Amino acid sequence: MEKLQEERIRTRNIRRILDAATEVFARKGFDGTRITEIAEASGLPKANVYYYFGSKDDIYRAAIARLIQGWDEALEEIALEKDPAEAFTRYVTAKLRFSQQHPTESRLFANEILRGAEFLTEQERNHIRDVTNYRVAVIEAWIAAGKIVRVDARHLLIMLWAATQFYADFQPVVRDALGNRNLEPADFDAAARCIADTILAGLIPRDPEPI
Amino acid sequence: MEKLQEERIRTRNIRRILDAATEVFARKGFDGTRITEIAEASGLPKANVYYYFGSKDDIYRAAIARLIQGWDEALEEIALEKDPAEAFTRYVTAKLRFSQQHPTESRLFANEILRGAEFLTEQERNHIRDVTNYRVAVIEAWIAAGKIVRVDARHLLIMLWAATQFYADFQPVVRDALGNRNLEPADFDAAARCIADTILAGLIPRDPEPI
DNA sequence: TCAGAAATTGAACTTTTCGTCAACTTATTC
DNA sequence: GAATAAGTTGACGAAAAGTTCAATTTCTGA
Repeated sequence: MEKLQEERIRTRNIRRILDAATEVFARKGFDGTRITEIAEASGLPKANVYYYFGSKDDIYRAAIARLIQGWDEALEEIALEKDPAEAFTRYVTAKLRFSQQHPTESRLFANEILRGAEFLTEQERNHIRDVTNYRVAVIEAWIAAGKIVRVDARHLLIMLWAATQFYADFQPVVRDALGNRNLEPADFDAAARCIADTILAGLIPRDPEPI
Repeated sequence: MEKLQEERIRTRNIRRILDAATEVFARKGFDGTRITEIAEASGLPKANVYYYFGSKDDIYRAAIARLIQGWDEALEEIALEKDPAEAFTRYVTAKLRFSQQHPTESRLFANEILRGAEFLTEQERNHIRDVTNYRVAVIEAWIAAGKIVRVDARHLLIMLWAATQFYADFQPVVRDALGNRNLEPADFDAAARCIADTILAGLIPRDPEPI
């Protein structure tokens, strides 16, 4: 078997399996997921899934690893060494766009955290920490420079993350809160505006302190 | 069997089972939960659990129903017909306190939403909607009265809910973001202050518009 | 104290599902 | 085009977990 072709079949099937697995794991959780369902969703017979992955755990781990990778790439476009107002706006907008375009991955991640993040490797968690620490440093530099008001940088980041994550993970609640209809791109725009405007208004120093 | 005593045994055992079930469901999700584990956690043999509940579904439904009830009671202490600043601060503080004291219930709810809220009854969802609508009306009244700046009330509520919910449901992430230690009450205080201060600063009108 | 209701429980039954395997087909290399 | 490697797949075994049952004990009202 020629290398390239071999890789093509392998790669394609593994991708199919992980796509299907991500969707099912996100919807039903680890224990709720049946290998049969992954197999059906990927268009392969169950035994073929086991040809590529040794166990359900293996599939799950691989899906999580791929998720982190994609997540990261999506967030890399956000450079925080800019004007705070623009940076926060872009951050919120990008995160909501990711939530909108990849709700499945986002929910899979949420599921994994609810499980206690048991399957995240030390490396993956370190990576998340590093990304956070970098942003904390940036925010604290902004505070030191007087560009934004004094604020707990870590809790601020958590607040931003939470506000954006919510739209992907808790769609049934969001739908109900907005009036029981499907979420449109306009809703994500409105959310981005509301979050960015409200938080920014609180962060930008107001020189003449009123009352 | 005397009525009161009978009720006492029933009530006590049902409570034991639901307490245990809530804990296990929250930690492992619906499909990850084993009846045996609920039985062990509640100190009753498995067959006895089935004496009180017909099926796993029944136990889950009952746990969710009880959760909504408790949730509501916790939120009722928050009367929004007050000064906006005080109301929002109290809301955030109360919600974080609830997250802190009942992380299990909170995670169970999150789990249920991630599953697509399939087990929430129409009645329960209507109730959530009503509560939201009431608050939306209050916020819009405040806007009309010029007490806070113009803002999308529904997205504002979602943002508040999201920010507070996050601390209960995503503790592993919060821990990592705060520096890999267990969460202390002081962390919840800091979170409450950060959320309330930042959002309030953005909501309270500044009379002389700077720049 | 006794009859009947409520509660308890070990053991078995049934279904589901993970994972395996051996036979078979397709692809690749020489 | 033969040999070997890669990929496919239906059927099955073993284990796990939900649910039932019948026998027994405890409780309650009269």
